Amino acid sequence: MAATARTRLQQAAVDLFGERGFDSTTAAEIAARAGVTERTFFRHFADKREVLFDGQAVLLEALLTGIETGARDAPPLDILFHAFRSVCPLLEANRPFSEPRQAVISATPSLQERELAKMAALAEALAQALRTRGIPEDRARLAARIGMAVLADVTLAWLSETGPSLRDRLDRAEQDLKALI
Amino acid sequence: MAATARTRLQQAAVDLFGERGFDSTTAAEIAARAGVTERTFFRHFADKREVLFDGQAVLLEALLTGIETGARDAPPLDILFHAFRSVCPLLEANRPFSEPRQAVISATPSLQERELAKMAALAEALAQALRTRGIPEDRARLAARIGMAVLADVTLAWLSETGPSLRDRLDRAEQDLKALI
DNA sequence: GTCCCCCTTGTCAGTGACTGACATTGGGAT
DNA sequence: ATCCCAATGTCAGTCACTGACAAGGGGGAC
Repeated sequence: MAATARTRLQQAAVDLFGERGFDSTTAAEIAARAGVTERTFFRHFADKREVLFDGQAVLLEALLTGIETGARDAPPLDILFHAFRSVCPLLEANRPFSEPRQAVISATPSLQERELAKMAALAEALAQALRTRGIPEDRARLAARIGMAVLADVTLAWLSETGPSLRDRLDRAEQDLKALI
Repeated sequence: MAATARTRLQQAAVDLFGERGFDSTTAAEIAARAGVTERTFFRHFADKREVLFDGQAVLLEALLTGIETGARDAPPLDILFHAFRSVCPLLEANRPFSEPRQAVISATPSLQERELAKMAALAEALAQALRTRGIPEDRARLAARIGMAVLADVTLAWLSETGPSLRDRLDRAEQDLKALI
């Protein structure tokens, strides 16, 4: 075993936030439960919120390869939806971790702020990937933002209600999107 | 004269943030320049960032009436773009204040986070307004998020570059959006 | 005019997030 | 055995933010 300090800190944080709430949990308490010092906590995570946002990198990588494997000259939104579908298994696998995490975030305004920021960064990376596939700058950014909005909407609904699978929800959202225009 | 303490605080904050940057300016310094106490600062604004986000209410009101005066059974995005166009004069009038404010925000990650949160709230309010006009829930939320993404994109470009008017940029964005699908 | 009331501000003490500087330690490479 | 470096501990300090209580001052009731 001997989980790394970083991992123990993440686990301790999720547990404590779930028990007492984010605001009523101090960084020192998290560190104590993980068996380290408060100072060590802040060496691993830039701030108290960041301890909950560490999976983004993996998701980003998966999305980028999903974009690369899309049809060569499809419209940008089709490329994005193809990428989204390609990461469904990853997201489904992470659900046991994502669900409690999302519960804490949904209950804490300052964490929602951070999540929005992370998604904006993700959208920016997606736009960059679209650009390298020949989509003009403005259109790439617009498509990326729309795509992220849809993905966020869909995954939030998927995590908070029981019902259709992530993939089915994505298909339906794509229909809705096309009907919008 | 005798501007209210709240107003003096806002002015002092914009000035100091512009001079030294957001992070190198303490709440106490802002209060001092405004001739009040740090405690008074935090009675007027929930936190240090909030002092820069006080115009949202006005914009929201304008957008809501813009939505109400739209064509009765137009598609949701058309309703939104009509509302966006209706607030162009307001935004153009506020430009002298918005421009330095936006410069500070663009230079400060934590302020960008707050701005994203404000926009998300605005999008939620827009979605609600669309719902009361008979648009089904899912579609209303999706349209509102897309609309806000476009509005944000357009106003940011308009504030940071010289070039087309806000209204012209909106028209062009609407074209791009329709071309996307 | 006087009294009363409420709204705004000041004062003070305290908590907790976060940082910089410096000391310690415990393997891993040589 | 020695050197080294990476992670951690220790300590002191700054600053955002809060609760409790006191003080002032203008406006209405009488």
